Amino acid sequence: MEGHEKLEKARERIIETIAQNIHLYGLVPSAGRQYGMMFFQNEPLTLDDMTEKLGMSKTSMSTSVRALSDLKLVERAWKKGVRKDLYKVTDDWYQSFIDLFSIKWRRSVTLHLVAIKKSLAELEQLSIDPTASEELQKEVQIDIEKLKYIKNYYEWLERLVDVFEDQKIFDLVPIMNDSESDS
Amino acid sequence: MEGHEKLEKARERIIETIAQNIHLYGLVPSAGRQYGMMFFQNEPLTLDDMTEKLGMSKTSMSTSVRALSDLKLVERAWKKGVRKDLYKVTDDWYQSFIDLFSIKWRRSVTLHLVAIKKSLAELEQLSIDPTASEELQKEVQIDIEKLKYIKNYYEWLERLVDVFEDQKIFDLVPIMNDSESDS
DNA sequence: TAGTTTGTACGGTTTTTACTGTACAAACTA
DNA sequence: TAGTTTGTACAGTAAAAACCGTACAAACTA
Repeated sequence: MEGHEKLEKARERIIETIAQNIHLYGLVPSAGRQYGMMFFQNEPLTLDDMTEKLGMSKTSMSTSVRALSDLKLVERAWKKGVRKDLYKVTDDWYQSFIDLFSIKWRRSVTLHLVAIKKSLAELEQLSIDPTASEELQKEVQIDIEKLKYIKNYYEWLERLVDVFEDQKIFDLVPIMNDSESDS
Repeated sequence: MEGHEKLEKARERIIETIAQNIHLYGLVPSAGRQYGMMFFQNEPLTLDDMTEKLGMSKTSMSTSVRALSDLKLVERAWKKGVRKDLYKVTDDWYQSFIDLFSIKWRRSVTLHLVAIKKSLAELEQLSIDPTASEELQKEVQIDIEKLKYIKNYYEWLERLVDVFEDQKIFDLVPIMNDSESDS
């Protein structure tokens, strides 16, 4: 096998692995392939570049690069003399992981807490309603306890997201670089 | 509005929120609805119970309850005299979150590390190949650096998963229960 | 043993999602 | 200003996933 082929194969393996795991970011394999391809390019790419490299329509490139941008996996880049939009992969992968939490999980936490507080208020109202039957009262009380539990849980999750966002997670799990024993 | 209706509505809100956010677990809304419904049941349920409550086929219940089980969001339960399989939601939500990492993210980390090590070995081989052109050598060297970087990243992620799995995360982000000022 | 009950594999259908091509608005160029 | 270029909205199509009903194997019952 020729040298360039070997290089290509080594890259392909990584790209395909990314494609098969990108669902953890809520993205589809083709977006992962796009990301992986960009990762190995040393220059920012235009939508037309991507179309050419991946053999997909420009429209698709546009929508998926937007999805990648929303998760801050790729970002806009500039190069003098180029009028087209340029994109490159965000080079801090630790930050990308954190951004996933900041964006997707915090949103989820917020939605849940809103719903829980609303339902909790309604049930607490109901629990002091004298027209409610004894049996209903009991059910309501059980649900209130359940909602209190998951409220605590989501507040914990919120604090967890905070810990990622303000980088405190690196105190507990520090970044360690290989001791590069280069000659 | 009648009491039972109010209770139902308060539950419905929570269930729907879960359904809309369960994609973070790689599951579809209907599985989330199933989970949410089970959450408010105080008894374990059979597949037939679920079919009735959700108006979906037993086959669907079977497959989605398996998906929920795989993520340890629900677990088997036993009740004397009941021959059918019984399921209930895992009541430790913190543990469920941790299990998500243990199962989905660790798997992803492992797959990535395998691929990276393989490609890295190939590229290192290639980098000492005397038949390779100067230009290729340079490209290979760049890729090696990139792979080393993401190798470090996935090793960090692996340690992060460890920290969740062995509960050390609770040192950094402790569980706090509301001071329950019950009379 | 024969007769039930229960869960799931499998094939087919419906629904959803990914992707494409066209058409156009906005931003550049001359 | 008119003429390009570039990104994306939108509608239609292709592909994938969710869901259902049937059929059957495994486990239980009598």
